[in-house]
Amino acid sequence: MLEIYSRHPKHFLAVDCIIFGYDLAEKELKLLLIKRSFEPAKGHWSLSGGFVEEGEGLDDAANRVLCSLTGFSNLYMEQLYTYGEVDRDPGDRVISTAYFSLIGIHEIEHELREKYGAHWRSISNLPDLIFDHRRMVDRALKELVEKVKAHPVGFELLPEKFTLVQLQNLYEAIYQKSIDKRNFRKKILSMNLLEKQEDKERETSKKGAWYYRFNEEKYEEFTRNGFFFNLAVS
Amino acid sequence: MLEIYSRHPKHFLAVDCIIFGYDLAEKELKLLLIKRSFEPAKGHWSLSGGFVEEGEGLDDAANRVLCSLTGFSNLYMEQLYTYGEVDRDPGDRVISTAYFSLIGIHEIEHELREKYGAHWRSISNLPDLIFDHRRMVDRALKELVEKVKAHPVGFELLPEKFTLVQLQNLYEAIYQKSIDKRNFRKKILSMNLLEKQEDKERETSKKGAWYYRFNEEKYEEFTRNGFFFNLAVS
DNA sequence: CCAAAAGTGTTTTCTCTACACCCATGT
DNA sequence: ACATGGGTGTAGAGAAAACACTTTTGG
Repeated sequence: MLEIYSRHPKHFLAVDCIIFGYDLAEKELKLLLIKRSFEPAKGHWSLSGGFVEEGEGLDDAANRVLCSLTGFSNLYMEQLYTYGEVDRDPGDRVISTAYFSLIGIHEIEHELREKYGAHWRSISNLPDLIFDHRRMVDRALKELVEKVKAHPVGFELLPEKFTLVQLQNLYEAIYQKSIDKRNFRKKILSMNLLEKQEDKERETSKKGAWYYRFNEEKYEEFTRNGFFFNLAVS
Repeated sequence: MLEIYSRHPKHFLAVDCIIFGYDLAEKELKLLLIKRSFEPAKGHWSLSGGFVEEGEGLDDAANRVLCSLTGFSNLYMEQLYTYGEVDRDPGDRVISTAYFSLIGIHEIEHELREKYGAHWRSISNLPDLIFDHRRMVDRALKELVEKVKAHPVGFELLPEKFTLVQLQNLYEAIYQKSIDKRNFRKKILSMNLLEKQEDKERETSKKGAWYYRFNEEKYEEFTRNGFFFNLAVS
C-alpha cells in the first residue's frame, strides 16, 4: 500500500530559530546567534537550528532547539517559512523550516548562552550569517513589523512590569521610526490593555515613571482578534 | 565532514497546492480539488499534491504540481505553511508544505480537469478533505483575506476586462461581507489602478457596465509596495 | 412603460497627526 | 535652583462610513 510513497526520495529536514530579544537598557532589538560548531561553515555566525528527528513533529523540533538554548519551553514561537532550495546548505541537501520567537533579553541565563556560544547581536549591526540565514532574518523582521501592527507582543519582549516609555521604545525599535509620545500614550491607553501599578520605576529618572502591566484577558483578546496599531512619525 | 548530517534521519517531503478560483457567474470563490488516486484515502477529496523529488527545489515541486494540473507554469503562487506533525498522513510520515495560488476559473481547460479528476468546489460548501487538508484551506482563506487588504489580486482571479461590479463581487466573495457600492468605487478609482475601456459588458444588464482593465505599472507598484484597502459593511 | 442593473455626491463621524509646556525630584 | 526625564490636551486635516436617487435600455 505504501509502495507509491517509497518510490520517492527522503530528505534531511531541519529547523532554524530566529530568536528576537529586546534590550531595555540599549533600547534595541537583538538576535540570539551562535557560532556554528561543526562543518561546513564551522565557527561562523548562525541561527541556532537542528535536524528534525525520527518521530518528532516539526514544531516539537523547533521547541527542542529553542528550549535547549534558552531553558524555556513555553516561549512565544511561530513558524515563519520553509527554505527548500536544493543547494542552500553546501553540506548536503537540507530543507529548513524557520521559526521565530520573542523573548526578554534579560530572561536568558548567562551560563546557557556561554554553553552554546550564543550571543545577543544588535539587529542594526549583524555579522555575516551562514547559508541563507540572513534571508531568514530579514523575512522575520518584516513579519515582526506586520505582527506588531495587529497584535500585542509586549508580553513576550518586556518584563512583567514596564513603563510607557519602555513600551514606546520597544515599538520604536521594531518600527525603526520615532513615535509621538502623546499620540502613542493616547492610543495605547485607550485600548484598555494596560493596568497602571502603584509603584514607579526610578532608575532612569528622578521623577520616576509609573509601572504598568498588561491586562491578561485584554491581551489574550487582542492576540486572538487583532487590533490596529500604526502610529508613526516618518 | 558530513557525518554529523548523516546521523540524522531523512523524511518524505511533499507539497500541497491550494488553488483558488473565482467564478464570475456565481460570484463565488472556488477551490480546485481532486479525488485521490492512491491509498491511503483513495477516492477521497484532496488538495493536489506531490512528493518533492531528488534535486528538486521546494518551490519547483509546487510549480510542477500546479502546472501539471492547470497547464500554466507562471501562475501566482505563494508558500503558505509547512505541516509537520508526525501522524498527519496515515500512510507514513510525510512533511508537507502548502502553497496557495490564484487563477481565473475560466482559464483551466476542461480536459485537464477531467484528466486529473479535478473539480471546482465552492468555498462555502466544501466536502470533507483528507488528512489535514481542511486546516490548510482554512489557513489559506485567512491568508487570502489578509493579502487582499494590502495587495491587488484581481489580475490573478479576473479576466483581462472586467466591470466594477464584478470586481466588487470578488472582494465581497473574499471578505464574505458586503461593501457599499459608492464607497467601493470612490476608493478603487482614486487609486489610479484601473483603466476604463471603450466597451461595455452587456450580458447581465440592459444598460451595460463599462469594462475596465488594470494598469499594469500601477498594479505592479501596488503588488510590491502594498496599499490599504479595508472597505466593508458588516 | 417598466423592470433591472449601473452609476453617481454629500454630509457626518472618527481617527491620525502635529505640536509645546508643566511636573516631580535628586543633586 | 536647575537639570533631567515623565507626563499631559487640543485643534485641524483627511479618511471612512452612512445614505437614496437617477440613468439606461431591452423586452
